[in-house]
Amino acid sequence: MNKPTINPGPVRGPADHEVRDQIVSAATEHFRLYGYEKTTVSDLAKAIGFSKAYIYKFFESKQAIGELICANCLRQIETDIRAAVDSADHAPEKLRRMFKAIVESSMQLFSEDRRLYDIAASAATGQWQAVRDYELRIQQLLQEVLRLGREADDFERKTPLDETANAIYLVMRPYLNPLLLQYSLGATDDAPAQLSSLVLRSLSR
Amino acid sequence: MNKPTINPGPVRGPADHEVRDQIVSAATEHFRLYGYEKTTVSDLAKAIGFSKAYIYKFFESKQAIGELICANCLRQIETDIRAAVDSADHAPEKLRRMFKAIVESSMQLFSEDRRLYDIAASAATGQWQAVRDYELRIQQLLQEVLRLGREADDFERKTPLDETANAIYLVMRPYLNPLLLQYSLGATDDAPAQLSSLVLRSLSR
DNA sequence: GAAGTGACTATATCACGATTTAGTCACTTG
DNA sequence: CAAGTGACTAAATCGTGATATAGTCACTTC
Repeated sequence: MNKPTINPGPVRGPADHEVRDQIVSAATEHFRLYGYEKTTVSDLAKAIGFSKAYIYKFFESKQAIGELICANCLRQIETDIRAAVDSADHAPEKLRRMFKAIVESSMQLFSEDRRLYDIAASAATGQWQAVRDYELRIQQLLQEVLRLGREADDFERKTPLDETANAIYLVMRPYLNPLLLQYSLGATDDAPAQLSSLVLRSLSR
Repeated sequence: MNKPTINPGPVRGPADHEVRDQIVSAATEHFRLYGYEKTTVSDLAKAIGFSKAYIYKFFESKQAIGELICANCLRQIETDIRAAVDSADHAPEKLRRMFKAIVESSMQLFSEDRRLYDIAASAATGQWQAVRDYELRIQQLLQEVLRLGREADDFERKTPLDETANAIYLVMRPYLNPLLLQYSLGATDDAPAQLSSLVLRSLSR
């Protein structure tokens, strides 16, 4: 159904074009209202008043459109997370809030905007590039927080930074990946608090 | 398809009966060879030379048979894990080996015995009692190791024991639950090592 | 050459009748 | 009463032909 994105491929057609934007906003609306699967490319064409064939002048496939919308969603979550991190002064609290924001923001997408969550789920099962990029950026953010904490002498410095980052990332993953999230919650809802405490204990000097 | 087991229910028919055992071993074989879904209750009946109706004198439902087989599988994994824990002298190493055994033993079920894994997956999606029991027993084992480590002065004692246990359990969960496992691996295969190191750091005094 | 499309194909999805399957029950047999 | 079953039903599953959909291409228009 969904192919893993190997080569993101050069954007088809003019990268900056009014019609491209129209497609994107029509897709966002339709995906949000009816879901990714239920929306046909013809629907999108009809919505913007062009033929279906024309859409393929701008996007390689329906999935390519989905990936873009999905990437936007994930970027929104990422923005929330970054805001949460920025809202704290010190690394330990940054980490706590990061964890909390991950769960809350993902859960919001999951529960409030079920239809959009569907895309993210498709993306995750199909290993779309957008998800990999997102996970990578979160990993980098995490590393940044860790570095900050080490510089401020809040965190231990013996363990190699990238090993620490990777391990903590593994702890976070079940709450980041939309597919895993639905299983991860339900277990207990103060998981993020307990886990960030554990992680912080592991970072203490 | 699968109903969450609310009431495990009293065993139907005589609890200790030759035919019950026959059913169980026939089911084990069939599920292993053809999978849970593909095996019909009539198949089992044919295999033991009785009518289908007779099977229902011993089991409430097909799922009840599945749960039993699944419980056996999980108990096997649990045995492996306990063996791994027992093979080490001190709590920290016990914890390391526990983590490793969880992943390895679950993975073995996953890859070697794909058909049986299917049951476990059905069980996990359907929230069968067997899985909940299994998870509970692992949690208890974990708590036991932690208690041991605290007594031997290997682990910190400030954090409440059950909070620590729960948090660590949350870290382990993605590798315990067969459904989560398939997503959790593929990320990196030295996840167990990295995670147990992190956990141990969090336990250090 | 840029903007745009109708008509086409191969594949995926759907609707729906035919078949299986889980599960029950009244009944037989010794 | 214990051991056992054929015949039944409701619900799930399957097979299949009909429909819908993703994606392409030759073509037109300006």
